[in-house]
Amino acid sequence: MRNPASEPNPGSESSNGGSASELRVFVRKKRGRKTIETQETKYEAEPLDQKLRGPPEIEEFGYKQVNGSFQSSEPPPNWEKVLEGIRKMRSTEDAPVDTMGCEKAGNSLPPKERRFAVLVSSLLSSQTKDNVTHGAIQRLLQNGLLAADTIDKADEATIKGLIYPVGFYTRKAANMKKIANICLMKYDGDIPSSLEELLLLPGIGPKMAHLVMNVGWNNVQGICVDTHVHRICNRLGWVSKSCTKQKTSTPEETREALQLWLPKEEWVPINPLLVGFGQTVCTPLRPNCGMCSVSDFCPSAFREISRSPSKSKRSSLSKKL
DNA sequence: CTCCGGACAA
DNA sequence: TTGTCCGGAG
Repeated sequence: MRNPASEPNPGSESSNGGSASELRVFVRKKRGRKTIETQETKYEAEPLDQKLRGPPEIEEFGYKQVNGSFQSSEPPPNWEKVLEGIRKMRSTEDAPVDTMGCEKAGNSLPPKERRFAVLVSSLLSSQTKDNVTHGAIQRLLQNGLLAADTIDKADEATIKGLIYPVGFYTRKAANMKKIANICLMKYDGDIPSSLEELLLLPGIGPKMAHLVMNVGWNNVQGICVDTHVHRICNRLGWVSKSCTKQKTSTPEETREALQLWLPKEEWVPINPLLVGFGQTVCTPLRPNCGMCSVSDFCPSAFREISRSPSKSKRSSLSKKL
């Protein structure tokens, strides 16, 4: 039943420190046309046949097929210790994090307006420092341009001016107009309530779509994976492409792999935790393994890979031109 | 100068 | 898979 390749699990005797009867159950639910895969943690062992006799739309599986290859659904050894260690580091460190800067945006607004503010905040916040995003949101709010109907009517240049200097403000201004129009036409000024529909909005990709589901709808459909989560999970050996040890190559692959074993109650907190950790300790370039309290558990610790020199050569060359 | 970063087109 | 968009920080 279990993936045989993942069966050897050295040092797993204490991997579930505490509840000995904990059982992780993977279920595939059908909702209308969609199939949603979720992971549920049971704290009391339950006969499997009882589960199988449940609603016919729920089926159990111990492994999942992704891109034609089997991925392990076994949690990596010591993941709880690692997570706890990172939490401790984060409680003393101070990172500029604040990934949920968008949740502040208009949390005094009525639900529909608040959700729209969350969507716009998410759009603006990508590749943008939080205080810059916040300023842009404030200016939009002051000008009454934080709702679908008003943005739809507003001039794109006006929006562009208000959101400056948010990163990629030109494209984002255009996307805001399109999004506002779509929300007005199709959703009565509200935002889409499903992941699939959010992904259809221009400028909204997987990372922001999950963020909006989490914060806007309080509906956790998946883990919000950004480059920090992607990088750190790979360094820790928490995710892999198949039963091989290959790193995942995209944040989406990381999300799929991580969701196979990470308990759902960690799906939301993992993002701010790892983002902060990634900004202070586990940085993309020259990670500070010396001050990392979980380096003993990290297969990548003290193994910095130097940047390819070709890039800097090319840069200094282009400087001459 | 170099680095950082989601979405998306090529 | 790579480059592009766009600023700001270091």
